[in-house]
Amino acid sequence: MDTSQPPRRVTIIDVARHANVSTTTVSKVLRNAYGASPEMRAKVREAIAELGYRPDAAARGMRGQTYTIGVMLPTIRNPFFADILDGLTDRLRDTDYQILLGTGGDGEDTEERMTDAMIDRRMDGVVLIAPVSSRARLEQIAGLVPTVIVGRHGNSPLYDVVTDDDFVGAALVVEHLSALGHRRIAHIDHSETDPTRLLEMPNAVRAEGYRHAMRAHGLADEIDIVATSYTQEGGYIGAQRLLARPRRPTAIFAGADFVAMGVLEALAEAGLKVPEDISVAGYDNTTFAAFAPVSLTSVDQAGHQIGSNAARLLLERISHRQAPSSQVKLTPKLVVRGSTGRPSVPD
Amino acid sequence: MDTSQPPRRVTIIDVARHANVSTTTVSKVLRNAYGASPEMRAKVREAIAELGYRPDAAARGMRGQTYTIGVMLPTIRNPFFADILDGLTDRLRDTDYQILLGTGGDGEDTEERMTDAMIDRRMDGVVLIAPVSSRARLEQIAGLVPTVIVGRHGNSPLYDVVTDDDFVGAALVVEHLSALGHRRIAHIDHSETDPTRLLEMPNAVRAEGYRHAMRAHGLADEIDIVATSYTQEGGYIGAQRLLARPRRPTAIFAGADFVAMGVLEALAEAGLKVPEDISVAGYDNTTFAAFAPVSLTSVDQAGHQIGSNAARLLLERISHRQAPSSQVKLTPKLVVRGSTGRPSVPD
DNA sequence: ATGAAAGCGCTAACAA
DNA sequence: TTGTTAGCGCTTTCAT
Repeated sequence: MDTSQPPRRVTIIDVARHANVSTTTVSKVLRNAYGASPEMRAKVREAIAELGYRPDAAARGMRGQTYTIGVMLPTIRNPFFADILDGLTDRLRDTDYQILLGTGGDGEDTEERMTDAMIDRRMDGVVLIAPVSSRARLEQIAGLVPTVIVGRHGNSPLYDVVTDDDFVGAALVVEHLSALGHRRIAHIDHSETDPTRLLEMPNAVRAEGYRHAMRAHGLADEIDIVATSYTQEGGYIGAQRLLARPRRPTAIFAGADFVAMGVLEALAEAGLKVPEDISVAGYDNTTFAAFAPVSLTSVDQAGHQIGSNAARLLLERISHRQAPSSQVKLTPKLVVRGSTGRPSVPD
Repeated sequence: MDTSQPPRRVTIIDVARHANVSTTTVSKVLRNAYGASPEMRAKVREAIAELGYRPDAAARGMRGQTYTIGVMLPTIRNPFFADILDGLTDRLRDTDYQILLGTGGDGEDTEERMTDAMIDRRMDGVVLIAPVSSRARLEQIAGLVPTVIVGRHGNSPLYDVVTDDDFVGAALVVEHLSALGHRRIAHIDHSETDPTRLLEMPNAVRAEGYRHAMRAHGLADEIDIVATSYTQEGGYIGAQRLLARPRRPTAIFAGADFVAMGVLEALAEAGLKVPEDISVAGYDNTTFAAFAPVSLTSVDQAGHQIGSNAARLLLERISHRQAPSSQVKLTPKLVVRGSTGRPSVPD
């Protein structure tokens, strides 16, 4: 028979007793709140250290804050999200807030489960990265907990938004390719039909930026978008379709580095050389793009800055729930590498 | 002046009133606990649905469980961890448990902050992936919360362990390269000095497996380990050092696909062709290894299985805290791809 | 099978 | 400035 009791955790009462003060005083010290003399603070801190006390975040949450920030991302597979997370982490490192991550998958239902879970756990704020949920749902969440939306366009008075200018980013790619002499520049997009998402999701904005830039460069007739999905497989399939065109493109602009991976795979399979036979560009400037043997021209979104801005906005919103919402839009820049070059057969 | 109140959340009391039952009964229904008639259950469920009630996880945690599982991983940058996470997620999907992730970084201090945070939030259980903390610390954690350690060798009566046989995995690589005719097979390891970790960390076990296999194949004199770090940069630097050897290796076995990325980068820079001039093998069989233009021979650890086993063990431990601890060791398999071939200059 | 009441560890309102 | 006390929303005794 096992009689070993799981040792009871040290509570605020133990600390108060040990320091000969009230729990209120201990609580004030914990929160750096007003109303405790320096001597009291010292005594309490000593007791805390001696007893190895740690406040119970769940219990704190019952009355005050949980000191927990929830970050939802679609998947941990995309290394670009790691950059954003680093930015968030760096900005929150010296605060009392703790970041916990949750994956939202790519459906409204799985996102709902995750965001509900964060709310149920009384998180003090949430950062939602590229969420696919409806506007209404996002506003519902924002009504319940301070919320910052990252990587999804469209404003709301209820939440703050941090985006990178996807419209401009796509234009940068088209401009670059056009300057190299390309005319038949195709684009691989993530298939989307929902009207709100068609306006707000980054992929849709990139596609729109592509269209606009093509027209601006007198290439309206060459606009060629294949809508598959923002995955490696989507890129693979998309490239295969493009290669089957009677007049096949001389350059492929994939909506994400991930997608470009699939494109490169398909091209390798077809025996085509990059960039000699065909140019390829991606988006996100992930480590994969920078990897020398790949050397993918890509659009850099400064994920770290996106993250630190999101953290800043969230902290502001937590302290001023009713403040007007703000939108931060960052400017992307093109990173030219070896995967793009002049078209072999001039058009 | 903003008079809009944040709408009070529906509580168990509201549900009880709405259904004309006691809160106790509602609680029983929530937990599928014994002691509520079918009619009661139906009534309560109806009230829950009508009011859109969701139990407050933080409050539940005060007395019972939080239905939260914490998963700590060193970084979200390594795609291999995503496989493990998928395994965990799949196994927990149909339970009431919710997974929240935390990054532990690569230091004992940052891991401590993260694990403390999970404990403070009263998580029902934690899965620690490749933790670097001391044995004592791991056992301390396990004493406070049901714990499963993944990817770190060494048993403890206090926690369960899931590993893949790194010793065998390393041997598979050496065998393969040796069979191809290689003799000068070098290995890039993560530098480690702590004696416990030297026994328990996967990289150390892989290095040991490499040494053992080299000796077993009569290549004791060719054992050549460069200790840098398990990062892309570590691979890059390690490869540069190996290339500077008077008799340089004909094959490099990198301790992780990530490391192999750096190796390939260095080789490309040095103008060496893979596998014609030099063979390269990795570990983890990530999507990167499978990527056709890279086509990296690698060791598959079946991350999904690792994850689902970890979830299973954790659920068992949560329901039987005092049960003897168990260790699951999975067997790796080699995936041969284009990055390994016969040495050009026979030894 | 059902319900009343205590209490988990903390913070906020109030008193001294 | 300091302490006392009443909850936060649940689950868990313990009656009935």
